[in-house]
Formats: sequence, C-alpha cells, structure tokens
Amino acid sequence: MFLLDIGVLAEKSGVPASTLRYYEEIGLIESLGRRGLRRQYGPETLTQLALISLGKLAGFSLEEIKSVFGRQGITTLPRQALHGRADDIDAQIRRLTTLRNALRHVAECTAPSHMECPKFQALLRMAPHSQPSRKRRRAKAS
Amino acid sequence: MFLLDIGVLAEKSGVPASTLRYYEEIGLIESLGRRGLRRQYGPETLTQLALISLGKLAGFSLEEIKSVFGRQGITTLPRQALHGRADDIDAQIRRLTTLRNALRHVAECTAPSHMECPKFQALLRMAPHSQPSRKRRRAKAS
DNA sequence: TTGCCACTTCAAGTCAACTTGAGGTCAAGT
DNA sequence: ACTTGACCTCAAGTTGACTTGAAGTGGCAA
Repeated sequence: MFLLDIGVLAEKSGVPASTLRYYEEIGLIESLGRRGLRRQYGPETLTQLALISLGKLAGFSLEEIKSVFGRQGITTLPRQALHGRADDIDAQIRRLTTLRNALRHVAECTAPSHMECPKFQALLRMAPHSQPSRKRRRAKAS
Repeated sequence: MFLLDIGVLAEKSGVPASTLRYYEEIGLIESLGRRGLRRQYGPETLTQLALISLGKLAGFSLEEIKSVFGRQGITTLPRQALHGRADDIDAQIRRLTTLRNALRHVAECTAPSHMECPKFQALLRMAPHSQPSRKRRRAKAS
C-alpha cells in the first residue's frame, strides 16, 4: 500500500496531525480515503507540505498558498501569475538582503550612534521604497 | 522644533497612529514628550520604524525586533549576536531562493504533473533541510 | 472478547499584532 | 468664548493559524 496514515505523514513531514486535519479542513491538502477512521494520504502530500512550509516562510498566507498550489499540487495558474509570485519573492529577497547588510554593518561599524550613521541610513533607504500590494502573513519555522 | 507630532510621524512613516501608540506601549519606540496630550517623537524614530518594518518583513516578531533594536535604536548587542541574526536572514534568503526557483521552474516546465517532476522534486529537496531554532512570526507589508 | 490506543469530531481556547469604539481633553482658529 | 478636530485612555473586538480538551470509534494483538 502506498498510502500514508496521518500519523506516519505527521512524523515524516514534521507537521502535527492536528495541523494536517486543519489544512484538510481549509482545503489546502486532501486525504485519499480512510482506513477505519484514520485519514490516508498519498505520498505527493509530502511534497506539498514542503511547498506549504516554504510558502509560509516566504510570508504567504495559507489562502495565498492555496491559490498557488492547492489540494491538487500546483494549480492551473497561468505562467504569468507564477512569475508574478516569483517576482514578489525576489522583492522579499532584496528586502532581506538590505536588512542583513544593515545588521552586518552595525556589527562592524565603530560609529557611536548607528541611528545617525550616514552609511547605515543609506543602507536602510535602499529597501522600503517599493511596497508590495499583497498582504504578507506570518511564517513559522518547524 | 525638530520633534514630530504623532500625526506627522504616522503620515511620514505610513504607520497608523494607533500602531505607534501600541509600539510605544510595548516599548518598541518611545516618545520624547507631549505637547498638550499629543506625543512628540524625535526624527530618529522614522529610521527606527523603517528598521522595524524590515524586521517584520524578515519574519521577526516584535519581541525579537525589540531585542535587537529596542527603544534606543540599535542596542548594545554583541557583534556575534548581530552576525547570528544576519546568518538567520541568509538562511531565509536561501529558502526563498529555492521557492522562487521552484515557481519559475513550474512556470516553464512542460511536464504534465509537477508534483512528480524529478527536477521539481530536486528543487524542493534543497531547502527544508536546515530548520532554524527560532520562531518566525508574521510579517505584513505596509 | 476484551483492551488498547491512535485516531476521530466539534467546540472552545490561545497568541501576536493590531484595530475599533466610547467617552474625554486640549490648543488653535473664528 | 466657543467650536473643531486631532489627539488621548482603556477595554474590548478581530484575524489567521493553530492547539487543546472532551467524548467517542474502530482495527488489531492477546
């Protein structure tokens, strides 16, 4: 049998069973059947959960994640929409890079007050210029 | 006078006044005084808010942000701790890069089922290997 | 056949990060 | 002197993403 009991999936993916049930309830994943009461999942769900965890890390809400790769894996989203999402992530990467640079600068800069250090100010001005229209949401690491 | 009325700060920073009051309540920023009832902020608060917004985007909770750059701007955190945070962000950047690559691949790949496409699977296996110990929290864009 | 125990459902609780609302205050313009 | 409107406080409400608890179920080993 190639189906995974919810307990097995929980262990393999690191996602608690309660969360798996919750994800199923909101239509983010789907179980292929039951054995007795127990939900059974296909192995592709494992891949899907990896995708979901990455999506959360990227700051997407579960609703947004669902719209990109819902219960049947990747949806029929047009090429353009996918590239759009990728562009969002690129923007996020640029913001993170700015923050990282600012942090590294502060770690090394000997100026007395960072808040007034012109180099620091310049680093910060790089980023918050482009505001994304979408709402970003919480991302929790396993 | 170089002090900013809360309304002015709200407009300049794009952060609602209610949120500024909330941030002050939890000790994330501080006002330098009042004019009548109105809170007055120093101009460095603007820089601080930019930092806070970047921190949120990076997935840090307000508590974490406070511990790195609290009410007096950047704290007296040791060099090492700052580099540690920067390393966290680098890890996050790598995960986001993975997700972006996966998305771009899906946009171009002609395989019928992405969930089983070996190239796609390989892309995903790159990332969720290293789990950060810290909790990541919600990040909302303005 | 009897336990066991990992599952089940459903409702309610939790947490961070805000937002909203009611009722009050004050400085500035008319 | 009076009105206006942007601020004030404090309590309560909201949202997303889960988690917890109580009470029940069903396959499998002894």
